Amino acid sequence: MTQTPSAKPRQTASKPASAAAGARKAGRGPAKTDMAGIAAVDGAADVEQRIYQSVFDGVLNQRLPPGTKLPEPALCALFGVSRAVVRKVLQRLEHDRIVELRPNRGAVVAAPTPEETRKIFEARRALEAALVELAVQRHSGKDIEELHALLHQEEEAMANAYQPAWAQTARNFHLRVAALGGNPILLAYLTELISRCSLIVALYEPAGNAACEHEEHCDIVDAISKGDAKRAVASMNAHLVGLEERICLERPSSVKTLAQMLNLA
Amino acid sequence: MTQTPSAKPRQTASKPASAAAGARKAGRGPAKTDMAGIAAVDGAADVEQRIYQSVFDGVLNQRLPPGTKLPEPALCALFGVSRAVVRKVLQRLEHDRIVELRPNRGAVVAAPTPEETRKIFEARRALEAALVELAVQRHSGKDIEELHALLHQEEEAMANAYQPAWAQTARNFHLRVAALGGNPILLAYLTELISRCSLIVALYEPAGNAACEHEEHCDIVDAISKGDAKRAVASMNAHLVGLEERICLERPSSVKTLAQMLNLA
DNA sequence: TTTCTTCAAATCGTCGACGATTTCATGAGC
DNA sequence: GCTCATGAAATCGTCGACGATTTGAAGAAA
Repeated sequence: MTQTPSAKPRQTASKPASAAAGARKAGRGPAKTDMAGIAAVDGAADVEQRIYQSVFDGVLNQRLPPGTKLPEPALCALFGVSRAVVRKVLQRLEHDRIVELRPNRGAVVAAPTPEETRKIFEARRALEAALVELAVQRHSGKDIEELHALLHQEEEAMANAYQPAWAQTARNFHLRVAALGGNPILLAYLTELISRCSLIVALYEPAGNAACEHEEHCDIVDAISKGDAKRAVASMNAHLVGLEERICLERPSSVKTLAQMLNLA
Repeated sequence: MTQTPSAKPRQTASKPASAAAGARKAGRGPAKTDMAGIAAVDGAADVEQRIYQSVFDGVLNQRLPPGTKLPEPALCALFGVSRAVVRKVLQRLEHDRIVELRPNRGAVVAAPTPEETRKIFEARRALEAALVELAVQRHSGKDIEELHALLHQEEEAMANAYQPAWAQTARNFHLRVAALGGNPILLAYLTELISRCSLIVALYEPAGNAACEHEEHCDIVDAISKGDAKRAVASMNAHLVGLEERICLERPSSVKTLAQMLNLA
């Protein structure tokens, strides 16, 4: 459903391991942790990636609000693997700041503070500015065509008005622009930050005023295609500042925060 | 000896686990992997951190050239822990790009290619430029004093002419400047990149013309203290470009590369 | 009723072991 | 002499189990 934040070439062979894979019993027992709807797909693909993606998507889609506990035994049962595998995935999720690993107390879905949110956006602006500047230098004509195709895709997603799908295309756009910069390291860092931003945006559900975001995207592409580095950077910056402001305004109230408080012990 | 690249609060209690800690027998057996001198210190501190630091220092000090195999059983024996612990540390080292983890084929010390090296420096320039700009905005008088203290420390290290110590102070300087930017996320990314740069610099042993580096550091501090963002960024950029050029020039020959080729199968 | 103590259930950290894959040396064949 | 098949040793991936810590609730005392 969503792209892979930190893909890794694994080939974990041996063992059938497809025993209690698609478990997910409807009436969950005495366990307090509400993790319904995690094990969505059960293809024959890589198990680790499937666990990672399931948690990631769960957080993104609000099924796993911040503070939700992710006990190792429960994940083991859901995916039919041993704790060693689950533990590895949790460590990866922790590194990407999607869950928090408290020693001897288990893993919970991360809950970014307002202060953290501000720093994340500040870092993202710095990285995207640097990458856009590189993109202006290095882009080719074919790249611009591909960006236009993406913008067209955005328009279609906008018409459908299904928020998650739109958010996905927007994320794609930013990543594609960043890729033009031609620096895999900066791109990896930005991928991480965009994931965290998506998580935050999902939390504060911005009710999607996608129209103006789309126009800003168009403006950025225009500046890049004309080789105007200064305008491209300024446009990107304004775009990101706007995104952050829209979130911060929605922050104080919102029923979601209450929902989390009911959810965490 | 060196600072901690990615510190984590762990408290791994239980079990004495201080059995064969300070092993390191002199005459190494039939094993081909040369890992002499890894387990340097054996304090009662955190075991994971000790393993991480030992490998890190070993790579930095050329005792572990790129391509050196790091078999899990060997590390287990050296530090007196089980493979679960070693495996966790290796995963962390892989994420920080210090070792490469090939599935079913073990871990080896990472060998950055020239292309990677270029990208690392490019990313570092971007991050340090952004952070210096923030530092100019946010620094206080006390910060400048501390930087001056660091510069004085550099002069002393320069007099002693012991390369590793000097490199350590230089790394400290960059990190302190970056810390003034007040963004923990960008700081963490930069810390990672500076570690990787240090590894590369160690490989190509730049014979330390520390004098001019020191003067460039002074110039950067001067620009920051005067609130001149443009000059601070330009100075930092020039400094980093100089550092990279000095390395690239030394790259082609150097006896070290031959040594690695003998080491790897 | 409230608060503190005590205890059992849940969960985590670490360990040793088994099967699978890779690697390396030995020896046959050309 | 060189190349390729064969087998054993080394190493990795995964699993289940044990002890330690935390958690949450039941019960006693104020």
